[in-house]
Amino acid sequence: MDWTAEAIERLKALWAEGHSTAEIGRRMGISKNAVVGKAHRLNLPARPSPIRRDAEPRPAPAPRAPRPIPAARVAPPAMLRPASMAPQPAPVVAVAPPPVVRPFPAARPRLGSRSCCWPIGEPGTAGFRFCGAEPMSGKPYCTEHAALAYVKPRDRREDAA
DNA sequence: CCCTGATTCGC
DNA sequence: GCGAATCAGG
Repeated sequence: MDWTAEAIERLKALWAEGHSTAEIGRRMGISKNAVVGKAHRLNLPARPSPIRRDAEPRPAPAPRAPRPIPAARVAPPAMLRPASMAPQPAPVVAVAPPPVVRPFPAARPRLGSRSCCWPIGEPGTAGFRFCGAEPMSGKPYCTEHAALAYVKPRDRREDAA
């Protein structure tokens, strides 16, 4: 972010108008962290923060996990990487247990996971699965299947029973 | 889990 | 100085 005088003015203006940091970020095309960080440095009047940090100065618990190296997060998947680029086998701390193969591993998305649970195919037969697409917010089905799942009472008369 | 703002700290 | 990561509360 290039904090030109104009950008700073805009930030101050939006801040003064009481927009949330995320909203300001959206309007300015930057992250809310950039907004809050800059506002903080500019000593803009703090907003009512949902957090108290004064109370207990975090006794002991925060060992603050070392941040992962940035490059590690953007490294291409191993499948797409030439063997010659293969990273050194990092010291393995824990070995993942071998995957358990079940008849229908994907049949039941874990409760609490977010994927469309509209059934596809015949239950009990091979190939049966759930849709699994991104569900609508607050609904168990994707937009497509929510349209099928949620029928207005008015519209249900005709085909009911 | 979505949101919020605040702080830290590698860059 | 910057802002992602993190924290912490709703």
